[in-house]
Amino acid sequence: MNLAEKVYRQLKEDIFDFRMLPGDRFSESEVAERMQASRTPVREALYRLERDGYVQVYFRNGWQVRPFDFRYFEELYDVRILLECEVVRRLCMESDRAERLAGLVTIWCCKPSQRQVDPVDVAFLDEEFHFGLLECGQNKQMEAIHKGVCERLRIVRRLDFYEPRRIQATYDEHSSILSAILSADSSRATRDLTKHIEVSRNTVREITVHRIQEARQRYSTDLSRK
Amino acid sequence: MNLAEKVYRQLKEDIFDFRMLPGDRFSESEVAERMQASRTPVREALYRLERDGYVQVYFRNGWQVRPFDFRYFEELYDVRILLECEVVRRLCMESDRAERLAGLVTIWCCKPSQRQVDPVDVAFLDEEFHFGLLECGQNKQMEAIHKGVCERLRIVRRLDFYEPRRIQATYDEHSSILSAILSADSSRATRDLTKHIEVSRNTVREITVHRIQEARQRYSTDLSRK
DNA sequence: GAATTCATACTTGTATACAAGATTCGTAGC
DNA sequence: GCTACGAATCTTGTATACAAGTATGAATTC
Repeated sequence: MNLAEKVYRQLKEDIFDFRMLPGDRFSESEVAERMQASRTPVREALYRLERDGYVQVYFRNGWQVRPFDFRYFEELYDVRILLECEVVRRLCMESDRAERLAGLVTIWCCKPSQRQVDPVDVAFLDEEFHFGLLECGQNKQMEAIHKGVCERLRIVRRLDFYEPRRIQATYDEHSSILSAILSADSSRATRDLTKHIEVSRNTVREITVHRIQEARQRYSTDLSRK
Repeated sequence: MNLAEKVYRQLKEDIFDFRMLPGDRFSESEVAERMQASRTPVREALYRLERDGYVQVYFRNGWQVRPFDFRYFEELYDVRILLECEVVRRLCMESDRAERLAGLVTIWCCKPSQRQVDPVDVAFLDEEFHFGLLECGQNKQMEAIHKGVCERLRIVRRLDFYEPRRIQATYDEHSSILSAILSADSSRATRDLTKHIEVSRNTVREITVHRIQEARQRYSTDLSRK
């Protein structure tokens, strides 16, 4: 793997785990020293992150971790709803939808109580479900855009805390959506799916500094100790 | 403006004007020499173009202008249809849609014969119309994604040749869509809009090497003469 | 004490040198 | 004639040096 690629992943992890906080300013040489690399691969990584929407560059004046913006996240959630509902609508019209959905069904339509799931893994598993939906569609570009949108939203999902009740609900909702698609009930499927995503969308307004600090401690140690 | 930015724009122009043809292989130093710059800004520009979907890098083995792929373009057109129809649906539900659409109406709802339009500018003008629609929506992220999709499609639009008949049709279709939105006729607006975009979508299958060579001559001189 | 100016340190932007890997083409061996 | 090998050449990947612009803070002036 490239050094630039490594730096890119590490930086993203640092941002996701809130070792680098929204609003933090930093310089290329600072990162380079921490990563034991030169500025060249660091710059490459940073420009990728900028296009991903995670950092901003100021002309000859350093970088900043993109500050949180409710509206930004809400708009992205709306795009997610739009894309996923479109795929669901199309699936409802396809005759081979049962085969295409087979993988998702085996994961989500069993009794939830039979599965042991760590609360911290739920966000990851849930994401897999929605990626899976897009994979069942037949539009690679739509899939790529959806992936990009989810990627940008991942940082807010790191703030979610999943209670057992919510785990159960996630399973229920996913299997309900799948069964609606299987019975070609397009309107029920899209309605349930929209509601399901809106649960996450509504958490965006609840972001607080305290919440971020909490997540920071949950996920990792301090940057200086690393 | 950055040198990297300049190189980026110039390269994109070279690709759009078919001075660099789909499938062409090239190296960083080759571009650097042509642009009178060092490899550093060239690399930055190339990596941006790669993320835009215009070029591909091969590990320590040069670059390539992304070859044409029908399916790729068709899928992007479908995303465009989805996004634009969504905005239109929302507009139909907004009470202040008349004010928001005012700008577009003044451009497109006058008698087409009163306007003199160069056939080569039609693709540009048409794009402006669709950007304008997204601006009327209230989702900046959706707008950005739409812009990115249109950007990727721009290269195929360079192959369109607009006959006068098509210019007239473009005006008719745009004004028809606008009037449908103004009368809150969501289904007519989305149906007309879909048809309108599908006209472009259908041209994708007609791309031939001959067509590309033709466009190349239409747009510009040879790279070596520059 | 407040405003201003200028030097200094710090930032990114760019050029260049070198390292590491891939390809290509000629040559030796059969 | 065909295959295998290897050196030369080309490619990108990375480190480093320098250029250009920005902010900061101390000294100066009022």
